[in-house]
Amino acid sequence: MRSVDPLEDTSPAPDDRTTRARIRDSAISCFAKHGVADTTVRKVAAAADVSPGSVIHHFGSMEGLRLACDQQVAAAIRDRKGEALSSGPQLDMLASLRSAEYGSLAAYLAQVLAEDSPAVAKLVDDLVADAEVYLGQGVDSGMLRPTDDPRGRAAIVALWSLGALVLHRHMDRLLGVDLTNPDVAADPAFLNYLRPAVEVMGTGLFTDAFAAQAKESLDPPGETDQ
Amino acid sequence: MRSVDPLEDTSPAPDDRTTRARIRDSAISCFAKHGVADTTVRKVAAAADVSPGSVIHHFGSMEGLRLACDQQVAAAIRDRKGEALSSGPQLDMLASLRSAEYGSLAAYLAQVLAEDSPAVAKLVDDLVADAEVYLGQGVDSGMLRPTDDPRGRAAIVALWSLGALVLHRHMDRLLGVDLTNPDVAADPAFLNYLRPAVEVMGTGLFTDAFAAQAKESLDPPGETDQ
DNA sequence: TAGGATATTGAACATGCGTTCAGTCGATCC
DNA sequence: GGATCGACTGAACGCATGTTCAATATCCTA
Repeated sequence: MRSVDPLEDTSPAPDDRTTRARIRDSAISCFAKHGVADTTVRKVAAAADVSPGSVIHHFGSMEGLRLACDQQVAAAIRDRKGEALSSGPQLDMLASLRSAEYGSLAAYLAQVLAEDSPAVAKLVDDLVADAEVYLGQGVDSGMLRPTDDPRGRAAIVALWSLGALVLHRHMDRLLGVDLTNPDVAADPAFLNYLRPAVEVMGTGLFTDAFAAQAKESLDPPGETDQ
Repeated sequence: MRSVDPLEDTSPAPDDRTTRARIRDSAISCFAKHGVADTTVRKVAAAADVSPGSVIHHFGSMEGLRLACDQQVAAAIRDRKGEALSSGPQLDMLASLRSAEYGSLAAYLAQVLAEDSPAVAKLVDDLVADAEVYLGQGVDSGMLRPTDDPRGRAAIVALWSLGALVLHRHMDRLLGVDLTNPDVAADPAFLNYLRPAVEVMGTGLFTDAFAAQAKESLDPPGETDQ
């Protein structure tokens, strides 16, 4: 496995990837940097040092290239799934997406998560399913509170975190935290995000009285056996 | 004020908006429906029943049109600010964005919130500032817990909610809740979102012991006067 | 080594985009 | 009535896009 973003690799080691892999990895970086709409076949070709025709030859179309990138990113995340599951709940819920293999992984996700794409939909579904498992492990180990709705909770927590990633520009501007930066965990400013997030995750936002009132308004007594 | 989305207005009442306003409102609906990249001047012109040249005549460029739409949406939200501030904290944090004026408002935001646009940045900054105020009111009224970092908390809560809106497709697929639907509050499935959200906001996710441990790992004793 | 298969190229194509522009029309003013 | 202005049109323009394609290069196998 390469330890830096392929596009930023300046080492003299020969590139042992196939042209196809090189193109695909360059495309991931381009999509991450320019966004989906502004990434053209010519930009990808230039980044991979091939011709536009070669890009189309390998992937059939830009659409095919996008699909291949989605699938590659999903595979990279899947490869780290065991690691996430074995490390249990973390304060930084996006940690497992800061892959050492693709420095652009988080930035790529930030660009594609809101796209209407079956591959991305599957990726998110898998991430939520994984979250449900490791949140369950957290309950078993006494770190997390039990819930009547493990799946709903996992979906909410995962989509909040992923949504924050998609809105990384605003997070950066407001709290000085760049969630697409693979090394954000080493940035002291990261605490600006972690502290309030952990506060909400730790004690909630509502007072006990208001929380009880809110819960009752959603599930009035006598209707608890739905 | 019109009470339905302009594009969906089938009443025979004469349209008293200027052509400029009609075009702008049609554009908001187009951006909401097709996204920013796939909304062309010809689509907007067709929706507004004018020529493409007329669109450009009024707004100078597609970029000018986008800016006008951002500003109009921001104004519509600003108009509802007093209402949000006077109603205090709500279980549904996106309620103030379900404008009766624009059925497409939430869907428009879902499309543009991740765009790199100064107008959108300002809009989000304003929303966070508003959130800080009404969360503060919630603390004063005893509904919400006090915090050492009102601004950080407001940013997190707002960006989580807005992020969930941006990822509305996944939310819909996973929990059957369409957050861009202006009438989602009347949909029984909305509880699928509210229950886990209120649970996390109510009691948090972490157990008391883990929350204390987590807080201490972020702010070790002896370093509390930062 | 020859031949077939595959990879790659750079030019060209077809299409659609945002924008420009000359002309028309209606309203207003002198 | 004529001049001016603003609104609007539809055709055309200049440009960029994704894709196609014929020619060439490279690789692999018998």
